[in-house]
Amino acid sequence: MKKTKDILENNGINPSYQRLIIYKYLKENQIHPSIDRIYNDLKNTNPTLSKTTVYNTVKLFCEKDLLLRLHCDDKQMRYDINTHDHMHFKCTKCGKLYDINLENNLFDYDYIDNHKINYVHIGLKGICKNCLSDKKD
Amino acid sequence: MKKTKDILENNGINPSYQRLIIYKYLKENQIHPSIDRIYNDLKNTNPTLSKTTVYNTVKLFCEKDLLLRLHCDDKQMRYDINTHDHMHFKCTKCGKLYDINLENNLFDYDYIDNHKINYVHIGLKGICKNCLSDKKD
DNA sequence: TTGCATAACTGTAAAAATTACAAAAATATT
DNA sequence: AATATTTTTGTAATTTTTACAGTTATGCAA
Repeated sequence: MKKTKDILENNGINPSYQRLIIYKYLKENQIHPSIDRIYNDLKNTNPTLSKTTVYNTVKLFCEKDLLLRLHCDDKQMRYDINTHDHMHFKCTKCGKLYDINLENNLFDYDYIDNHKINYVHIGLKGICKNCLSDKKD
Repeated sequence: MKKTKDILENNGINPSYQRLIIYKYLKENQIHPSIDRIYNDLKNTNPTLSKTTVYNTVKLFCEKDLLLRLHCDDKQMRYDINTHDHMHFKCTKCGKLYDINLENNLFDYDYIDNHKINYVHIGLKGICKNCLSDKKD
């Protein structure tokens, strides 16, 4: 288990107290949280934390490729610390967001139409298994 | 060539003047425009058009599946009238958004992990061919 | 045609998310 | 210890989107 401090330092990030607790929160709560969610969950134990710091820190993590920006269909941006290849499934009924593993390398193109491909995101939408089993309508 | 009026009516939309010009604009300008772009381009010829009407109309088209909401990495939502299966490629250098055709049916799963799949979006990022050929740095 | 009911449009105001910024606090350096 | 640099904080400003209420347009019956 790598130390959070080392992870940040290896990625060129000065491991301040706020950066450490935010990174740890993201690792321990892989729920694709929004800024607001991160802020509200952390301010209980860290009353002096500022929402601007959360914005700044999350932006920094994204720039260093430690964190991924996730567009749900919500208004708020959400963030994903899971760095393994995976897809996202959003239930259009209950709104829950699921991680789906990418077994086979569906996408290992280096180039498509002469564009260099660096990153692929696959987003799925539909009705999740829980909503399907609720045969209430 | 189908008449815009018929397309709207066939989808249960009352073809008002504003809805017609907005639909025609989207068909003739497949540039994934934002609300702002649509509004600004149309208000030249339609000075009384309200931005709220653009919001309302675009929302209606999306609900009727005539139009797709597209999350770029910009702040503004963008909209896509191209209803054929295709992917999107965003150049992280110049910011341009390209349509990429989906030749093979990469994704024809009905269910994954017992979730019913209704819609798939594949988003690619990288450096586009134009930026690649600009060997200026 | 006239009057009435419904639908659509408009513009302003409000809400929500994000960014800018400057002062304060913490940390590092000389 | 004094100074310089980095980080954090809180407020204000900006931006996008939504709510809403009044106005205008449209459809329909008498």
